Amino acid sequence: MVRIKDIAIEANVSEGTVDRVLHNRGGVSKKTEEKIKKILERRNFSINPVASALAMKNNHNLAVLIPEYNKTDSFWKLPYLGLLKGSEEVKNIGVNVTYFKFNQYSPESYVETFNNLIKTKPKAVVLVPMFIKETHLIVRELKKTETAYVFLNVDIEGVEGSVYVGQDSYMSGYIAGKLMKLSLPDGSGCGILKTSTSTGDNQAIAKRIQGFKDYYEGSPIESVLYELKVQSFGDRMNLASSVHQFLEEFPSIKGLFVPSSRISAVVDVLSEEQKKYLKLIGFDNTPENVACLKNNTVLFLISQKPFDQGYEAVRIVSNYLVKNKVLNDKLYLPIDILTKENVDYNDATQRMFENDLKQ
Amino acid sequence: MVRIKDIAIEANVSEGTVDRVLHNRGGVSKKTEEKIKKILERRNFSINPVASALAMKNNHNLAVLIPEYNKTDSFWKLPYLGLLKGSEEVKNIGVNVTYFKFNQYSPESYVETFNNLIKTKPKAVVLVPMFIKETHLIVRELKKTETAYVFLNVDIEGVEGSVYVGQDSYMSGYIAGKLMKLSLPDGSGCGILKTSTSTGDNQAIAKRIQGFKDYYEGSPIESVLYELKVQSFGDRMNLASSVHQFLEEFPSIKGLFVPSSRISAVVDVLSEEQKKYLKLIGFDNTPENVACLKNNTVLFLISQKPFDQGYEAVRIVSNYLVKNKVLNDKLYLPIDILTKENVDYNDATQRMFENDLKQ
DNA sequence: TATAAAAACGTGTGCGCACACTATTTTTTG
DNA sequence: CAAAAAATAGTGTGCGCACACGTTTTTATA
Repeated sequence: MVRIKDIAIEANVSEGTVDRVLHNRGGVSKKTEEKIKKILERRNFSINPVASALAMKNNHNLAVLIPEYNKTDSFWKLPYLGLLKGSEEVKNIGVNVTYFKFNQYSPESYVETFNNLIKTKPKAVVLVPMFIKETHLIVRELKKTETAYVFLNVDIEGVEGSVYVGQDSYMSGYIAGKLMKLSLPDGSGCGILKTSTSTGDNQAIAKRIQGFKDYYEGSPIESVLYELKVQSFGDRMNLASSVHQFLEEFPSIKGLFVPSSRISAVVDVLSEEQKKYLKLIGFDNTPENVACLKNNTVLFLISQKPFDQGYEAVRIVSNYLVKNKVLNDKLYLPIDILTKENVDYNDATQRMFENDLKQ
Repeated sequence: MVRIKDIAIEANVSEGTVDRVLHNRGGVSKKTEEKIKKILERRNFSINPVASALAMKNNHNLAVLIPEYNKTDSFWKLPYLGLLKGSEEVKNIGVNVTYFKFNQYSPESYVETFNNLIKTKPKAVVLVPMFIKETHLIVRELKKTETAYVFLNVDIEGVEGSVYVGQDSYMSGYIAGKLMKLSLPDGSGCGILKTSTSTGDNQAIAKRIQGFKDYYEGSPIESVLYELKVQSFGDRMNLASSVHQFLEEFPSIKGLFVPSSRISAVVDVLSEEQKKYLKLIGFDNTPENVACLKNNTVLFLISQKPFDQGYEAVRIVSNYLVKNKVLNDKLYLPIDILTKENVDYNDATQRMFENDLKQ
């Protein structure tokens, strides 16, 4: 391992001079600069990143604003775990991550938590922009304080210069459409189950439906789509009667598309007979949904890779802080197609990390 | 950031004592040990890996033994890029990676390159065990010198205590079977195209075929599989005549499964008519194959995630060297289902890295 | 030529930790 | 109870680099 010191000795100068050359600090005569550069080249020198990181006392602080999770509503657990894993890694390069959690149903909680966050004067922020109006206020504040920020999982349109890490919702719906059409015999009908109330201002579900429909319309083979608007996936009785009535009314339906993460609730109200002949496609690798994959009631799940979203978000922001790598405006994560057979492999990373945590 | 010094001050002891507790060096009284441990816990202390790496003068050297690649046969480029990306990251924790490339068609080259490698006395080795017999010799040498090792991409059975990073070939074939059956009308036939000469002693392709067949046999709906053994995917004329004869002989065939990475060669010899009615499923996201996905001639590709394989291999070995994390025996990477629509998203990481390299 | 100003270069300290070495306290033994 | 031995605790140095500051050399100015 060649050190700065070695270069300095060979060039008959001090370490400081080599340092100045390495960092283009100026104050070195043309002649010695050339001499040093040649030696650097010849000895194939590269800065020891470990020592460099230590000396620079990199203490970038990064704040995360994310919905809290609990047993009944565990969606935000996986992004959180991914963020944690990312945080652990970027410690190596001197980045410190702090978490601020808000109630995903309350805009007030969102804003209040952000106010607490901004008091800590972070260098950058990763946030889930659940509410459009409030997010515009927040972004204004972030710009004023020149704090870098990245949207996680939820994208808000019309925010200039914003960076997004998450899924391309439209395309994921489009792919769901392709898989559905592939799985159904020609001429079959297909139902789309949506809910009237959707959390926050998130428009992901609408985009998925749009993608799904667009694939169907663009496809050469004729087939019909039917839509059912259910009140809530939480109300089991109500859901059951709606779905059964829907399926009776349109007996050509051989497939159901559930563009939210609640397809397991739908499975829950189907008869054994219906589970057999219906092809089901849904979203998100929640434990309940994965169970449905495994018992063959659900054919495909499209995964948002929530764990990876958190992980990548922390990493790209850290690389921006530490290495000045540019923040691209969109980082679309892979659109994972999950089946009974591959789901365990595709979840392996996050499972390994969870196991590590327990120890 | 809590430092050892902070802990020492709070516990009213010296840094040396805290150090002894942290590393179980002994020589600390029960009482102070308990006191310090409590404080460590409460302050949520963790060793600063950067400073630690520097102080330990961590110069773990890691050697990689991998086939070389060129324009015509670029498969090994992606694992290599993944290894490079991993190498860059683990620099931060004091791991130095060196590459040794061999000719994938020559066992002699394999062994000779290894001999050069082992002279550098690496602490651990990542290798692609292309040849069974030679690998046994290599493993014996590695065990003798107590060098940790990890198999990349290719798994050799019957090597005790070996660690593998790659795909579960059987399951990937199984999933291909599922997708194929889903895509074909009931009662259609399906062809499997294999080659008689396969590189090295790699049995991945055989396992994929086995998985594919097993799905077909386990599936309730009746359908027939036909196999065609072609001489070589490189010989275009020969391939063309074999395939055409095959398809004429078995007109019920509506789908082709190509368990190697050369499905683009098959597309190349099909007529426009055949491209229309045949459903094609193959392996690996080579540029040629991806092009076939995009022009709708290939329906699905199963990706081995070669880039990720390299990346993960370097990381797990480094974590073993630096943090003493155990090496699990198998690290099966996600089985990615690629379609025209999602392929760009799923390749994004490696593309980003390639762009970074060019700058 | 003397002197100030600017350019070029050298020196020293600290980042947080690992580890060897030295100093102190406690326990054992005759 | 004193001396020796053992257990426990403190101190100091260096890892390779970044950066502030001090020193010497060169160039510009009167």
